[in-house]
Amino acid sequence: MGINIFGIAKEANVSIATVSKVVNNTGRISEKTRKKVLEIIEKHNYTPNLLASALTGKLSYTLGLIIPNLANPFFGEIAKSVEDRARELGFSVMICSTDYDAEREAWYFTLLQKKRVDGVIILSGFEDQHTITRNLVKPNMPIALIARDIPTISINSVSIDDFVGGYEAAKHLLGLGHTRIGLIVENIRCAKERLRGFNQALEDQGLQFDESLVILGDASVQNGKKFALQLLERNDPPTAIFATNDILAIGTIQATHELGLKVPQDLSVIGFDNTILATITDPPLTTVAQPMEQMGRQIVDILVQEIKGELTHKQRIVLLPELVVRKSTRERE
Amino acid sequence: MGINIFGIAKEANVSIATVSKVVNNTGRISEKTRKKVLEIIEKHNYTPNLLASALTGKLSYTLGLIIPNLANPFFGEIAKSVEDRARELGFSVMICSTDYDAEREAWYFTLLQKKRVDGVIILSGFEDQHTITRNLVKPNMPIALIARDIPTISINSVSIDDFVGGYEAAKHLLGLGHTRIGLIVENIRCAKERLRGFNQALEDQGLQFDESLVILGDASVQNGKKFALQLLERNDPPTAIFATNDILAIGTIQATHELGLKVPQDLSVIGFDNTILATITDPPLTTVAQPMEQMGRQIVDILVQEIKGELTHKQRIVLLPELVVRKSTRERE
DNA sequence: CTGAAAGCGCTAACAT
DNA sequence: ATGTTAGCGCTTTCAG
Repeated sequence: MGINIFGIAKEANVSIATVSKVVNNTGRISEKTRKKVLEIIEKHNYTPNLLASALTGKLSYTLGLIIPNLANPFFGEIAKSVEDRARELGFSVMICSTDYDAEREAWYFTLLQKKRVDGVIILSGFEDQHTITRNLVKPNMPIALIARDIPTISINSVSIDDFVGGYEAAKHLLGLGHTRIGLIVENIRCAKERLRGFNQALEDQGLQFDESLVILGDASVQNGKKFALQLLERNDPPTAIFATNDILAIGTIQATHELGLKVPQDLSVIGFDNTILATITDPPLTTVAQPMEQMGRQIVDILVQEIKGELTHKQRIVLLPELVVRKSTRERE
Repeated sequence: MGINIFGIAKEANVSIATVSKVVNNTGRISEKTRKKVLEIIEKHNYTPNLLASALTGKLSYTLGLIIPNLANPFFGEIAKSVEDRARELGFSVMICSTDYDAEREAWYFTLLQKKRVDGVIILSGFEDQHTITRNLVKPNMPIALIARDIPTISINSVSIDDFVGGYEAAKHLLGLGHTRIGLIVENIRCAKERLRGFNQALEDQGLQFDESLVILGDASVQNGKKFALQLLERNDPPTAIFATNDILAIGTIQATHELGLKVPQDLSVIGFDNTILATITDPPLTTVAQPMEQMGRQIVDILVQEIKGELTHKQRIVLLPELVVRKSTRERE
């Protein structure tokens, strides 16, 4: 194919070491030869082979991002902020969609390993932390978790306090006078944390937690709708529903449409994440916001520090979620 | 760090050539030595260095994806389908967000070049086709365009017929009796194509195109709202608005909320793309659908064929968009 | 069926 | 200030 460092060196009448130095701005090179080399490089449109460079022990300057599904706006926003910050720091990001499939995750772990990425950022459900330990921690690959956490292993992470998020959601609803509250809970660890926080708030009010009011399942608008329908068609339907993410909450709103109910008059709905979706539903969705942008930036910063050996201690950063009140919740009538 | 092919070879009492062969399933190896090598590999958790492999002339098995912004659901869905298909074919994808910034695009083009990706998929605005010609076409990098097209150069692409899409949108609105129609047009080539198609439909009905009813700008909900407000606060507001993507259309709907107007009673709104957003607004958005999933799959197929030298001719695939009628449009009153 | 050896394109001492 | 050279880890003829 194209010309390589040798070709450039020959044509410029210098050694490849010299060319390497001008390309990388290292060592001392006279202005004159630098100029000449640059000229030849320009002329041939020479692009240094970063693979070869990485092979000699330098970084590959690429990060892996393990993420369930880019078509979900929450993950899309996370991915965007990760990519943004990575680019600022000179790293590319390889995206790896997993759909929470543990097998696929494992596969990607070893692939990233083979491609010698400098580090990997993981957003997963973590039912099974064995695969990450085995495939990444053991081979000493720098890793960092985003928006999720595994409390039991020592690992960099930035996430939110899901417990508090759930607690806030409950507090809001309770404050509005709701006591029968339905729960639609995604089937992943962090959502269950939100559920726990929620229950704590109930308990703090001396209220009984009604197990029959919680439904677990995968996140999709469809499921949200289906589950909400189940909840609302009971004889004793809840007056409010807390869904552990916006997608599910939107399904819930759609269920009310189908039943001819009005949100928030007939049912209060609260979501989680504060994706763009929350702003465009009608009514706009009250939700618990995750600082996606910030999480993305921070995790990249941490990971890159770790990669460069500038991180003395592993960090676990826990941000606080924030209730965003819009129009989908109101006082119980 | 970890062990390499040499270490494995030594421990297995074979040559590195043999190890290479068992790893890649090439050449002929006795079942016995294969087993032994595999054992050692397993024992040390050896992961072949794909960078080194790529250096010897093999593919790097990674594709670049140039895309404006993953936080936009349209691009998120495209990215998802690209990644899906790429994975199926054994390729990873490196994502490169550009925000339509030509400089950033150019920067990424050369970066991908340096990283020796096997090919790149581009989704861009293409005001300036010079940068792609110079940075990719010239160095002979396999490329393919998705959802966009540059009619003037020979290049692989799968996109939709934007002209037809615009035409369909207009036809729908005209069929409902609307004649004063506002246009909110994103400031990129393909959106202008949609506008052209739109105008053609007007013309075919013998209607006059009113230049003052079209507003150009960047795509964001905010802008959509702002532009719609401009349109609706005129003395002679339109009875329908066509926005060249769902985001803009949603902004339009929000503008009607602000003005106390009802969609579709007071204003018909039609979007473009058919992202998830269109299904969750209230009312659900009538829109022109792009087959995002299919475009993603097909472009990857084509690009990979090209990479493997199996493509005899460049292909330009044009899919037809499809009107999806929901509740945001109705007969003019 | 297996191994020796010549690269692939670049970096980083170590000379000069 | 510049050049020499020994790798980096792997693939691939070509012999044996």
